Amino acid sequence: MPYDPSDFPPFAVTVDLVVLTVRRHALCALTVRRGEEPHRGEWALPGGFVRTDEDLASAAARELAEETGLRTQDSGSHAAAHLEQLATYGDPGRDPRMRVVSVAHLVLAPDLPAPTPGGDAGGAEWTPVGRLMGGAAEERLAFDHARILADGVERARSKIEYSSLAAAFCPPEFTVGELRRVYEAVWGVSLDPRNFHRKVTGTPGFLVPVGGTTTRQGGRPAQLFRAGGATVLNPPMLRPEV
Amino acid sequence: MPYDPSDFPPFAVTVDLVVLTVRRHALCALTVRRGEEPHRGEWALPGGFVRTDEDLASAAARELAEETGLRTQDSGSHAAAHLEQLATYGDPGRDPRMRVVSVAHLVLAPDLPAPTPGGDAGGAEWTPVGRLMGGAAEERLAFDHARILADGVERARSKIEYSSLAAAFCPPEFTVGELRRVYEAVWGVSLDPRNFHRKVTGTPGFLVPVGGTTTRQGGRPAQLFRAGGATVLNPPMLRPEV
DNA sequence: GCAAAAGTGTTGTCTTTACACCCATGG
DNA sequence: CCATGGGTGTAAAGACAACACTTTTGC
Repeated sequence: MPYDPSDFPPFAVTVDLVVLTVRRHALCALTVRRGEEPHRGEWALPGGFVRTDEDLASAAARELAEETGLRTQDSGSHAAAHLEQLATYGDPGRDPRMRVVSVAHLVLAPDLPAPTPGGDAGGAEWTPVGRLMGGAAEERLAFDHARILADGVERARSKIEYSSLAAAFCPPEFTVGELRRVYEAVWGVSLDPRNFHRKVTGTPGFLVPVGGTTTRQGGRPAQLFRAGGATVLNPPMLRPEV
Repeated sequence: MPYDPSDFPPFAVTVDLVVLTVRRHALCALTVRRGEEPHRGEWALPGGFVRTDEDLASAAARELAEETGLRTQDSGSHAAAHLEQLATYGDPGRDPRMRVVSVAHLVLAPDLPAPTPGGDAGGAEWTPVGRLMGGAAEERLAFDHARILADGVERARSKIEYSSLAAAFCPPEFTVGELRRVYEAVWGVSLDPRNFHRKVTGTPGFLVPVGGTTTRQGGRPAQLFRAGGATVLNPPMLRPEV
């Protein structure tokens, strides 16, 4: 069908962020209190409008930095957060004010030593995803953000099966046990520490020993590793049925 | 950052379609000749503007029907094509006319008995993806469509590993050998027919025997199956290295 | 009979699992 | 000493790859 390019229906385009981390053995998502209508006072995912001169990934990285201070590139001692596009949500009526298409992005971040996520958006908080997705109406997210969050969590859960992405939840240097606790928190299961150790250390390029040891978990000192170049885990880590 | 909702930068939103099928042992994509500038006369992916009152999946299904006649719901004797969102492309400058955000969708369709894909968009054709992605400048796609196609092909290749999606390339009733030839075409490998047979028939819920047999491939008659309810294949089908 | 494709059996190898067991530290 | 977590050994069960072999059709 021929069209007049000057006659296209105008849309607003936003980026929404599903920012996940593992804190105290629980998978948590970053949420903000909405300061205006609609849904004033409710929890929502951070996000904002895409500017005319930036691409989608840049808009997501900018919003992430503005609201949390997290970077997607290594900056000094901080590990880089992982950012990837998740999916796009564009139902008419998902925002009552206008036609909005939102390109959701998924961010996996290490637990911050200084955990205050509040950037300029005041009330940002880490909330365990079990509470947000569990059902208490109290903590339901605004707009279609519960759906977006669920899609992001499912993506994270399935992607750590066959990639080294779980390391994005860890500090730059981490132990095998810390990595295992990430898997346990994200999947909500217990894994055998012995078999897990063999699996991750036995996959070439997955973990690179960095030399030192640490005892920050108690017990016998554990070797420190950083993530290796291998991004694909084959055969994959098997997610237990239960 | 507070904003004035009436002051958002306007975008055009389109859907682009990566429509894949398997014809004569080759993975093929649907391409159309552009009838206008820019890139007039070059190959491109089918697509079009999202209307103000439809959601993204509906827009993709509408464009698909307009350009190919394919349906995403079963209609009589035709198998339904599979449609899913792929990714969103929004670099400034990807379309020189204006700021366009394109939500690409992936469609997996059976090889049509009446293969004329031409809907109202005249020049639609099936082209082997090897030719489109191989490199001959002759057959390069317009805009960033080569990138979108590559992403769609990679999604299809990886998704048939762990899901029953390969059946979307087959007619409603098919044999194990036909399903195997789909895997071989999509992955570009040869698979052992005996082990393949055991794998797919041994996974509960993956294939449902439908009773009859066919001899359309020559040789001993083969049992007919349709896709079972199981959408997840665990353990996955292993894609050979070579 | 012969070619072609479907389907079954078998065997060696690799992976996963479950669990016994030892190691190195803090308190 | 003991609790805590780190790490190695080992054997049974399962999955996969390779391939010999039988079955059922069309010609």
